[in-house]
Amino acid sequence: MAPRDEQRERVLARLADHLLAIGLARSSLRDLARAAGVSDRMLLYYFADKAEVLAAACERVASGVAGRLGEAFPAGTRLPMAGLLRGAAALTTDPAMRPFMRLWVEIVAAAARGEAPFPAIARQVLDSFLAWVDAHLDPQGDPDPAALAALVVATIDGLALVDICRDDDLVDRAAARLG
Amino acid sequence: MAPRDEQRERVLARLADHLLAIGLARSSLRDLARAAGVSDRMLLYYFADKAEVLAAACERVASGVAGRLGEAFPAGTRLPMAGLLRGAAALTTDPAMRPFMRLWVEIVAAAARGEAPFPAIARQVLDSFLAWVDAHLDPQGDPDPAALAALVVATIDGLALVDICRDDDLVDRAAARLG
DNA sequence: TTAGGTGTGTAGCACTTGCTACAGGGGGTG
DNA sequence: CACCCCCTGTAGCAAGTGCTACACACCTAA
Repeated sequence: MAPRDEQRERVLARLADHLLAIGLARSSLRDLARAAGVSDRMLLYYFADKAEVLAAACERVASGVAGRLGEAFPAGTRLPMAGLLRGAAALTTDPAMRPFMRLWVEIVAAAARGEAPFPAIARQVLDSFLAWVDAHLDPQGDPDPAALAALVVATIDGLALVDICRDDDLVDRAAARLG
Repeated sequence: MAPRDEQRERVLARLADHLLAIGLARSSLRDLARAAGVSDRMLLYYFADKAEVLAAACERVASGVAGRLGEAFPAGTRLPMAGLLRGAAALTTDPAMRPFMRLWVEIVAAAARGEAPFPAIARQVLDSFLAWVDAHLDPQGDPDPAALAALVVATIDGLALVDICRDDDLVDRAAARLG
């Protein structure tokens, strides 16, 4: 790997942490550069522009989460919808996942207003969620497993959204009613 | 009403339309002023600062949507969860509601990073949703109707979130599997 | 008539934003 | 040695940000 790419990799790990902690909107190029331990001038040497920085960092965050999801649920086993919902809800309402869910909502919000490159990023992250659910969901004869998976993902994301607005235990009680 | 408050009212209606069309992040004070047909100097005469402008405009948007929800479902009738989910999903995936759902996600994203005054706004809008669902939901003996309502709201919001990321009919197919 | 409060336009300040021009260090190759 | 290209720091630009100082017209009350 070229040294430039090595530095990109090193920087990306730090950027991912920073995005999870701070979020998209509060991250200027100078902030990102400071978090990555380089100058803003250098960030724009490793990446073409700010959009590419954010895209790469978001991708990095998403692949980290995908990896954690993969570990949490053993491959090959399939659950019916109710069970998968409960399991996934337990994962995503875990405090450790909260920074990611916040970032995820922010990505979707940016995608909603068409701000490049977020529509593509949001689509990609969502599809990776859908694929994960699809691989662990026993559709039990449903003729449209993809739609069923979408419903699971929507429910999980919706719980995360409500969780952002309320700091009491309402979401936990709602999750207990799944299935 | 003082003339200053009259002007505030006139301006708010235009600001609400602008927010629905453009969104929060792309709205600078000068943009908002232009949309309202006044100077930025005057906006800060009617309102204390930008946060108050946005708070008032968001509140206006939300009360408009609350009104539409109230019209769509007759007061006094209660549906079991499955039926209410289907009805609410039909409402919120309606193209006419899409601008609001996008703005809603943006509000939650701002709330997620703690940016005043959005945590309070998000909480307030969510609670009005919860109250609406609570008033139309037949809990059928569930010991925690509020949690059930939260699950309904979460599912609806989650579908809207997925809808932002995909432009195909996946969400419609998922909504068809509700209940 | 004068004093004072109300409403409004002009101009601009201090700051942040993404991005770039320029110069120079440092190491490999002829 | 000389050359050149990869890397990196300094400085700064043009645009946009929220917000404010100031002046001025207008109306009302003493």
